[in-house]
Amino acid sequence: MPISRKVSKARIEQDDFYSIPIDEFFKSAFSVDCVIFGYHEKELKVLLIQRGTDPYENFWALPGDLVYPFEDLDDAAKRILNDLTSLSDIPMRQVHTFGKVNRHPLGRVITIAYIALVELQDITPLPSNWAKETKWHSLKKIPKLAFDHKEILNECVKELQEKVMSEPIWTKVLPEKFTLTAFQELFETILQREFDKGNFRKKINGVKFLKRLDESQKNVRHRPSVLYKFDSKAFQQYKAKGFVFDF
Amino acid sequence: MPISRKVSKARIEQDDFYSIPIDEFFKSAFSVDCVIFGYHEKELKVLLIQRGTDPYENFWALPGDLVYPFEDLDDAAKRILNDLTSLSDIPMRQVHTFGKVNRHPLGRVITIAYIALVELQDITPLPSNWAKETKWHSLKKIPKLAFDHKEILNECVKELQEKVMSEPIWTKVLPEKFTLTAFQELFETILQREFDKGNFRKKINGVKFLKRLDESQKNVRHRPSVLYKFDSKAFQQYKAKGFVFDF
DNA sequence: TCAAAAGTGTTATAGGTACACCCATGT
DNA sequence: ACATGGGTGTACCTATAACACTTTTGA
Repeated sequence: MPISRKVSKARIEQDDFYSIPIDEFFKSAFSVDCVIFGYHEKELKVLLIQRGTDPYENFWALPGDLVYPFEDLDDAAKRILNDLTSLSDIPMRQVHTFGKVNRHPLGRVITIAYIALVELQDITPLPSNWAKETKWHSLKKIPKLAFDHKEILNECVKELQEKVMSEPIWTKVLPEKFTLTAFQELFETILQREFDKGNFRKKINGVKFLKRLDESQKNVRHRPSVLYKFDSKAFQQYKAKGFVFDF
Repeated sequence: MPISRKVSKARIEQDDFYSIPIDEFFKSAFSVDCVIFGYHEKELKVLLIQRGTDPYENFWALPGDLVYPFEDLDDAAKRILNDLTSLSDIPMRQVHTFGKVNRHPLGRVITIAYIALVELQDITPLPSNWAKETKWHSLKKIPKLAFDHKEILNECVKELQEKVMSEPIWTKVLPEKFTLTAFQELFETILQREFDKGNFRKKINGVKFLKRLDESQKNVRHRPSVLYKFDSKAFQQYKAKGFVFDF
């Protein structure tokens, strides 16, 4: 869809905006920064890139990019994820927009932060055109980050902890058929607390969108665990009523 | 702080960005739209303006404006609130950023939505340079709105309902000394449900940041109600522990 | 038969729900 | 004395936490 920029500016100029020429308003850019959390066996990590260009050359940073003029914000987030991981079916969730005037040394750039949660093991991070290196970092050992990315990361960790209680953001991290122990460990890792096995299972059994299957683990050297699967249709009804886990 | 635009563009151009000239990225603008909720005696309203210029001339819309090149997002939200209501000490909370490519007919403009909650009675909405008229609208009778403002409003209502449980966003809506009945009615109105008086009070009394005073209502034709006040210092400790009301 | 993890059952306590009832004031 | 809302108490029931115990498998 072509934008008639001339018409637009002529019209908006009528408003005058305290005498700042309208052109000054149309010199900004926006970027999307992605906080991609990777989970595998009780370990939670985040994907960082090492910047290959100024500003902040060689600093570690969140993967992000300017949004194309014809690109929706959500699409930009998906593109960045896909560039780095080749994953394309992961829902990304918008968290917050950071817009301090001086946050970017090269101009007025506000950035919209997104989060995603993926299975660490499935992914070999790809090099990208803006990154020297791409690497998983434990959340306990985060290096100094470029821009205001430390602040963004902190916000996003909080948001991950909240979202995991109310949205099935965790489905891409577990196999289609999973054990309740794996499910419990996932929540314990993200929320940084422990649950009593028995009480945790009681709660799960009260929730209809986690369906017990007639199938068990095989070749384990202990009593095989019954497998469960996520029923997204059943979940919709829960969501409509404002469901949140109450662990 | 002056920005060296020339340097910035020269540098970023090295990255090439799939051969789209960097200038194209710096032709966007962003706006802030404010959803100002007004509460008074069991009534929840929202402040809308009637647009005085194209696009969407004469349509009702959320008050909003482009963000100045040297203005922080939060400050822009405060400015808009202040223009319309003369209020300046109301905290505004960022909710979500809306960025569909075609959402603004005159160019690429993404908008960041903010909410605030104010006492309806205190305010005579002021005319502003972008509004023909400014008026409180009941949430039950919202006219057709400009742009994607209906979607924004819906999101913000949900967010108001969530935020009121975890943040003292309601303090500006009650007098400094208030009755528990007034407090209960406020929550009932915002959350659209009713509470049992006795049980509601038991919960309040378990919460230390709502302090009972040695003072009562005067000149009421029924048993005078004891007054309470909000202790923001005590609240900080609750907040640090992730407090939310569990009504 | 042993180790390891799955899975179930029990009990004491806390907290929620739904009421009924009493209280203080102005008219 | 009565209307009006403020304020309290109780009894039932359900949810929760902490813990012990039983079960099933491979080695």
